[in-house]
Amino acid sequence: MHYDKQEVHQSQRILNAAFDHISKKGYANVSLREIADEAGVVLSQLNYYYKNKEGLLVEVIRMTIKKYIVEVERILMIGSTAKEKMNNLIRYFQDMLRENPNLFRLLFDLTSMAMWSESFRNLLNELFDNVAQLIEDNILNIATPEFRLSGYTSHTAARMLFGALFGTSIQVLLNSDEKELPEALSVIGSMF
Amino acid sequence: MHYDKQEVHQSQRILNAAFDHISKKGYANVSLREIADEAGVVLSQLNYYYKNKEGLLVEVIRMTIKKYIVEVERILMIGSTAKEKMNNLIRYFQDMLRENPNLFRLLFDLTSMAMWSESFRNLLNELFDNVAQLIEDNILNIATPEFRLSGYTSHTAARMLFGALFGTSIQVLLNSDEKELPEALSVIGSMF
DNA sequence: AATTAATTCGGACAACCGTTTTAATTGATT
DNA sequence: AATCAATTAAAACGGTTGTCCGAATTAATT
Repeated sequence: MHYDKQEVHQSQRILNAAFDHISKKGYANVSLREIADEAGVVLSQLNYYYKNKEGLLVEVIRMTIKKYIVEVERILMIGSTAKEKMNNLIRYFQDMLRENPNLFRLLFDLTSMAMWSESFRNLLNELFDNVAQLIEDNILNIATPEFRLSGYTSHTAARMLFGALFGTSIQVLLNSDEKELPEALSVIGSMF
Repeated sequence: MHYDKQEVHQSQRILNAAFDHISKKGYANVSLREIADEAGVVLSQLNYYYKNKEGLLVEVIRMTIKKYIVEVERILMIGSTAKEKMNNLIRYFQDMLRENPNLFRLLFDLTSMAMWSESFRNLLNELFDNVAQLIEDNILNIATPEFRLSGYTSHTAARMLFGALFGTSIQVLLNSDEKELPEALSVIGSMF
């Protein structure tokens, strides 16, 4: 393929525009026409490259999830003790919520769609499984035995820890008035 | 007003039908016509009583939130120690997730809409504030001082505890395969 | 009983949506 | 240079949606 124009390929421009708009306004509130306009592309091209609106969203989500998991993996490589790693993860969440909340918005939006659509549910469960597994392997399995949140498997405990991160982040994202709310995430670290 | 028919008032039938359908299929996936049909009412009546689709949803949510908060209040009156009350709250979440998940679905759906609409955001923040406050007053403020999740205000800690309940519940709701996932909620109790 | 107000009903409208179709253009292959 | 496939473009289609309006019916008030 020649690259006569130094521009990005149309399919990629569409993907980027879709991410921008969806993470800013929500999947249900964005039309394919808006995305096409922002991408500088004719409407029918969206169907040409991604068949469906759902197909487009799936691709956006795949891309986002991949980026997200890689970043979490990178974060969890830093530090040595369980407490250290947990605090790094918490700080990563706090930073993202402040500087790049759109990524979180997209994931939360996906969460609500997963409630009503099985294909989205599978996609999201895969993400949840992965992140929880990362927490289990990199944090809980190196924690001192006397910690281990008494009596529960590290698998189950990891689910709860991720849930705490997730549920607290939602509150931070939705309530921009309470300036000290991001501190609630730090409380998770005091479990260790 | 005479009550010629022993039936419920139309406005109430609409509200009930709206709750049923929205909590089953999601707000964005439900049309006013479906709700009108299930309520046994003509379409235009929805606008007559609730003006907008948004107005109808707001009323459904107000009703739901009220019921929800009253129940949480009732739960937190049982038991004496902080640990006991926390475990009761956890068990309440587990029971609801198993037997009446539609209530949770509606709240999660509202959460995603709150991301993109300010009026919904205010509604939801009010709920979050209330529940977190209940946790703070009824659990954290009677916990032994040496607990208190070192160094943080009970207000902040309550936010995190609610976040843990919320975030873990979402996982339970979305992943019906892992039968032991509801156990992850119990892990929260082991903090006390 | 007559008048007024509140409710119920049926239908229509205008706008928007995702998708499809068909044609024009460009690139690659022989 | 000719042929074929891939891409880009433009327009239209069918369907659904929330909202609105005017008339019919019922209830309340005088």
